[in-house]
Amino acid sequence: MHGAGCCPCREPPDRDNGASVPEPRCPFAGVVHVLDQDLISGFRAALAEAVATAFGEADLSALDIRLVETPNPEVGDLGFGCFPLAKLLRRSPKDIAAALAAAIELPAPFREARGVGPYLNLWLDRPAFLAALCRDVLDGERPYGTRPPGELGRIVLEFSSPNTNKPQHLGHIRNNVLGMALARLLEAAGHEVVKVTLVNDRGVHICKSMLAYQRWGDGATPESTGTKGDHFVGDYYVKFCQEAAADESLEEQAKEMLRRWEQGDEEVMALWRTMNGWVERGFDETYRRLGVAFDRVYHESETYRFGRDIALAALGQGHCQRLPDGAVEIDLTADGLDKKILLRRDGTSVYMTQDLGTAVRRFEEWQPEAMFYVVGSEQIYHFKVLFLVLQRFGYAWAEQCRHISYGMVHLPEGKMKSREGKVVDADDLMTEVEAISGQAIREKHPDISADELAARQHEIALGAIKFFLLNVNLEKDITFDPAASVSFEGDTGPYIQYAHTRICGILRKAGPAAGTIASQTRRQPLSPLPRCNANPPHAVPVADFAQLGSDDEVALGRLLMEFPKVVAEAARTRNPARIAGHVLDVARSFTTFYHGHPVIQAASPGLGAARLALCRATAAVLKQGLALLGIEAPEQM
RNA sequence: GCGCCCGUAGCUCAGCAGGAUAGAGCGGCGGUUUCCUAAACCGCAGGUCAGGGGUUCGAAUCCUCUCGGGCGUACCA
Repeated sequence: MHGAGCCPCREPPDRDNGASVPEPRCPFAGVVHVLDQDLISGFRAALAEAVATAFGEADLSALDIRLVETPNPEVGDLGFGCFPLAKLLRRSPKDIAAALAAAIELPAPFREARGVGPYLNLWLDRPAFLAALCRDVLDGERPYGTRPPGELGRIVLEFSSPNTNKPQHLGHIRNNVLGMALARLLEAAGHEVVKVTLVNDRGVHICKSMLAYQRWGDGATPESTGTKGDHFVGDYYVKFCQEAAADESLEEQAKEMLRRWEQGDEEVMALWRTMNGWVERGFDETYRRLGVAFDRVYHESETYRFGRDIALAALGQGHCQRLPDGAVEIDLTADGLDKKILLRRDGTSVYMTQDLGTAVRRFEEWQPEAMFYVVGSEQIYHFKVLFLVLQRFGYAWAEQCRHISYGMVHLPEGKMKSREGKVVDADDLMTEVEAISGQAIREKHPDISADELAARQHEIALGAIKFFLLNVNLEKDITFDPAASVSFEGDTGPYIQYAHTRICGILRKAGPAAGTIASQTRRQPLSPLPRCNANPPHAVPVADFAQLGSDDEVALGRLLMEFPKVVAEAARTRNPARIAGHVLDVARSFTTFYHGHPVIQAASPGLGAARLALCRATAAVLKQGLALLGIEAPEQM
């Protein structure tokens, strides 16, 4: 029951126990030139004419036109609810839908419109629709669903920000995985993203590991004990906490060591450098396995002094007050927050101080359009204060800062507690899930090479772990379910990967050129029927989209069509779960199609070739969607 | 006390800039393999969307109150 300060940092102490800022520029401000948009603009024009014909002139420019999925294919392929028109035209939506159905003249690839209750439902020329879709996905100028890089502003994205006194656990994995996914997502939306982290490498918690090592380490090293550096150091942290429960003087000794550290005591500094080196090398290994990388690594040991200077300068400018005991405080009560200490009475820095320094340095270094912090929801208040203090200090860019908060990960039996070793260790989890996937692979491929097995089991295991964490909305806490997190069935990463491998299997069998789209058909939006054919080289059947158009194929096509919109929306709301859900829908829709419709053995070569194009388009979306989540799409499982 | 978040099927979660009978997965029950990998597919059962008020033609979705749960409210991080 030693107070809360056992491990101070970006990651909150191991205890016992915003949003109105202006958005950065809209990630999809420009026209997304894909089928989805073509359909809407085509429909909008036709709608305007039909309204004029049936009801006289009306201004529809403010109307947000959305074409929605119908409850079932019998009532149409897409639906338009006439509710917003009802107000404008002062008629019932039902009457409007009926009148418009009679008056509207739709462009390709629409085929027909009918009033179904308050909805104006649309039937597609399915072959034309699917052909145009495949062309968009397979023959676009850039990866489907992404915007040109650098089209939008630069964003500095902080995530991970570990303590160097212990190894990372499942909670850190959620942070790391979210950070990487957000980086990919923002990049896909056209931002330039600078991935940064802040290593919390100084403070009393670090000294605790050091003290324990000094007393009980006996000269051991990670090498001599064959222990990964971060685990090695973490063991001494746990040791300290155990011993401190019986010996109260240890806490005081840790504080004394911190004072010596701040004075630059050579012996302490040397030990600190050695032990931090061990930890960081251990982290590098974990990051490598997780697929995490940074463009710039900040260390708190470098930035905390800078924060102190900023606080003192602000004091000089009257932004804060010096208390009688010498501490420096800022009063935020006028803005509905509390008072906040920025420098302790002994002049040392607190958590807030170093974050001020880090933020200012970071902004000067990158001149970004926005700075995002991926940090757990328990620090919402901290960031509220941080941003407000920056603003008070005159940094106008403070309003471009955003805390991307997310819920905690806890165990079925409660919170994870590093001090008590009650954690799901990151490295252990990866190893365990890899073993499980490896076993499944060996059953299917007894003769697989060791290298191939290692690569595949890793991709699948990480797919399972990452998807498990990303398929939940940010704000929700996650209860770690050991069985569900290592499961490869149902709504999981491997389920999606599997769908992808099935397509790869078909494409392998069909040959390299099968299902590709000839480039001469590029982008003549909705040109009448599919001159869009499979690539000519020898003997590859020409895709005959005219034979395509089952309910399953259209349902799949509609999901593929929505992908760019989903990417933009996910980036705008900074919500990787949106991508996860959609990719899952695509995978499910594909497997349904796949089971009901033979591709290679299709009724005719032309139909088979058209289905191959659809398969290829699906694979592209699955792979791209998974990539945004930081998940690999293996070709075989 | 005050602030923020969460409360949807037995379990884990989608859906929430209001709109067509509330969707998945797991678990349960019943089917599918001479056919492109069954890590799959199909079907059945299962919900007064925590509860009360309100706004609206229409509310799981917006407002308000209540009840549960979590987090925060340090000269810890």
